[in-house]
Amino acid sequence: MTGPTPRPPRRRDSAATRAALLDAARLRFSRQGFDGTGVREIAGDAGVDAALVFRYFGSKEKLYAEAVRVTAPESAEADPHRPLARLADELLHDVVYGDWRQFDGEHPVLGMLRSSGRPAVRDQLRTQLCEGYLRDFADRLDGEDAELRAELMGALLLGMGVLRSVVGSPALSEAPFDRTRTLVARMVHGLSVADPAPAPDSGPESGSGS
Amino acid sequence: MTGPTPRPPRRRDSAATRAALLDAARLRFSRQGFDGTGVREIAGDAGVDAALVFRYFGSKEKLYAEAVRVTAPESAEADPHRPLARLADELLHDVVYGDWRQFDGEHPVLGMLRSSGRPAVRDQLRTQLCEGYLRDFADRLDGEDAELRAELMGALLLGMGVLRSVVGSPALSEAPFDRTRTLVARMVHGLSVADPAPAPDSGPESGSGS
DNA sequence: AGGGTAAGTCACCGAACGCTGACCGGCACG
DNA sequence: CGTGCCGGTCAGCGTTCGGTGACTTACCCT
Repeated sequence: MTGPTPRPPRRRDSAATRAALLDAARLRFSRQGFDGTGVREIAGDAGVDAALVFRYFGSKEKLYAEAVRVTAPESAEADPHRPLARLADELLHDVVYGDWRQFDGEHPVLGMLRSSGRPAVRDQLRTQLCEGYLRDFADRLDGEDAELRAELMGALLLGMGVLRSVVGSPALSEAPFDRTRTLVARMVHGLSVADPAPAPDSGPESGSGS
Repeated sequence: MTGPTPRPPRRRDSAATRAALLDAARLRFSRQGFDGTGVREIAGDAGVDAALVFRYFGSKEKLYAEAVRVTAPESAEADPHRPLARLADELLHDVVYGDWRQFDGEHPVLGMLRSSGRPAVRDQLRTQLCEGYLRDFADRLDGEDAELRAELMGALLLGMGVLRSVVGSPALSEAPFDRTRTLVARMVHGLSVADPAPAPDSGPESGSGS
């Protein structure tokens, strides 16, 4: 239970060692957050001495930044003309229900939430989310509220990820994917149509924070 | 910049000191997470010695558990018969856009995300979310997917909170409340109606995680 | 006024933290 | 065969951590 790899006595290979450190860091940082993870722990998982972390990455912070940097949202850019509903469906499949075993089973953004007390992590998180995902959403919508609607769709997917992997809420964790998919499509549909549902009658007094 | 209170030499009063420690702990734990906050820091904010933390609360963990425990979701239980759209609207106003100055401006659940690497925090988080909020949603819905739909609505609100306060995404942070409210109502509406939008045509191959 | 008690402080423990520089040893090359 | 280099280890720096127990001090009651 101490390390993920049963440690074959690896040959001398700086590239492989660097990669092993990154793999271990991804798992640990995702699971336990930045502050909850020590460099000795990561190095132990990788089967090397902790000093190598500083030789290869300079500092714990730089190791973190490199470990959680996500490659690219290679989806969402193939065909710039497919409808929003289709985009949401693909992202649901690839992002929320994707294979993120490298990051302990959840999208790295969810792991970053666990370290979002650090300003540097918040910046990286905002950049990856806004420029990596939300902008593609907004480009695909028209109307003056395009960005707001894009962020609402992102909020739904993000919240689903949190409920599923962090909270482990029962229904979302166990429901068949196709059923969830249909319901998500219905919600996203509400962002596309013109005016299906007016504002709820006489809600809480609007426009004032208590 | 060291402490929030300019420290009038408070009189000896165990109840007031306990409360001051709890207030400081709420702010610090919400902002920086459990691991990113030291007991000396909290005690310094409250203007007392760190040893009092252990006298009054026993351990840092117990202080945390008591600090982030939310009183009660006193909304969502007044009238058990109002429709889902109305409930969602109220929660949007009270939870996402509520006054959580005590917790550094965000619902305590969002702060708990920042410490969700600790199993104890995850448990508390799951309990508060599932039993405090999601169950009320599900009770108000009918159909076999009541719980799943309830969690999807919760996911939307939760994701909005994350985007707004953690990520600070531009549109959600600045959009007028009434506009956001209308769009959320549309999305939630999709969870109530019978069959407005079928599943998107030929999405990614369903039922298989790669 | 005097004493008991509780509120608060102080000094300190062992462990873990991020990080550094000196050192060691296997491998490739002349 | 010798030697330089580089991947890796080791010991340890200074600091901070959560937590403990003895001590001091202010307040209340008689």
